[in-house]
Amino acid sequence: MSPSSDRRCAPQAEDLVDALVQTSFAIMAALTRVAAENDLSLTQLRVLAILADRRLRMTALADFLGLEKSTMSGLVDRAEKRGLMQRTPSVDDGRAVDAFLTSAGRELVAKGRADVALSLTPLMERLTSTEQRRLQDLLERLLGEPAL
Amino acid sequence: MSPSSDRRCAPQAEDLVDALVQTSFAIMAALTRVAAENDLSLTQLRVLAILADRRLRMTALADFLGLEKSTMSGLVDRAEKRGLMQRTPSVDDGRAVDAFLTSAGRELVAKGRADVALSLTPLMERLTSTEQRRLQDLLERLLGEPAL
DNA sequence: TATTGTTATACTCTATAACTATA
DNA sequence: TATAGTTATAGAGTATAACAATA
Repeated sequence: MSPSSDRRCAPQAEDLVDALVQTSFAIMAALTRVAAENDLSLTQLRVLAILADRRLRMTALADFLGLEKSTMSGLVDRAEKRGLMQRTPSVDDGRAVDAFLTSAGRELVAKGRADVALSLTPLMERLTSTEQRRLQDLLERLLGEPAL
Repeated sequence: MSPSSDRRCAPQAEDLVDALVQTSFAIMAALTRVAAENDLSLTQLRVLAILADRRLRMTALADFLGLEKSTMSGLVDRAEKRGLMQRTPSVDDGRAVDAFLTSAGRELVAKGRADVALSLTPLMERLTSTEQRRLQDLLERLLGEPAL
């Protein structure tokens, strides 16, 4: 169990895991705080962000978020009740339903995005512009090849 | 509303925000999956990880996680019921309660940490060793000065 | 009086299973 | 028969408020 015992992975890989995980928790805390300040849960803010520039079927939205379609029904129910989203039957498929933002929803997600950027600025300013670009590049490569 | 309209922040800062947020959601998804594979919620796994090498009072644990103490009571109740944690009255302060892991809890968190590292390895392998070190350094600086 | 923790309550998030309607 | 979505149900996570015990 000692840190110097043999491992499957190189030691510095473990430290990178820790850095990634701790950074992610810090980012999630910031997002959760911004969401709460706008009377949203983190999941609701995420739904609004995904729908900011497109309309999606319930199943596509659920897949995007990694949630069950029944979970999606509840999320959209509550957002619709608050006037942030709407549903319409799909014209292509009588079974399907498209979800999209109302103007109130679009306004809220725009404010949310701006608040998130403001909230993360103090963190990002710990790095120089060059380092910020380098970090962005490394993260994009970690996520997968950027939109080919 | 156009992407090229004037902003408070430099354009590339917005892209770094997106990269940080998207990376964080990807990491959280991996952590949530690992937790679920071990019959834990993400929060439970996090509690176990925090207590892996220390014992903390309920309030300290709640502060660590950014949760209310009443939320902490429920989380510890359920973990205790599963034999992963224990509570004992503090010797220093008759009002306080110390929380700590059982041996089953320590075993589970060790497996969880290993699973997380394995789960993130494919992502990290998209970068060279040098890049991994650079990324780790940048993230640690983003989080704040590393333990002085 | 202030602090530590628990309990009561309510709401959101989440999944599973059963169901309806359409393909 | 298979797919899209909703509803019913249950449990976890979360916060607020009220409470007991201790400092």
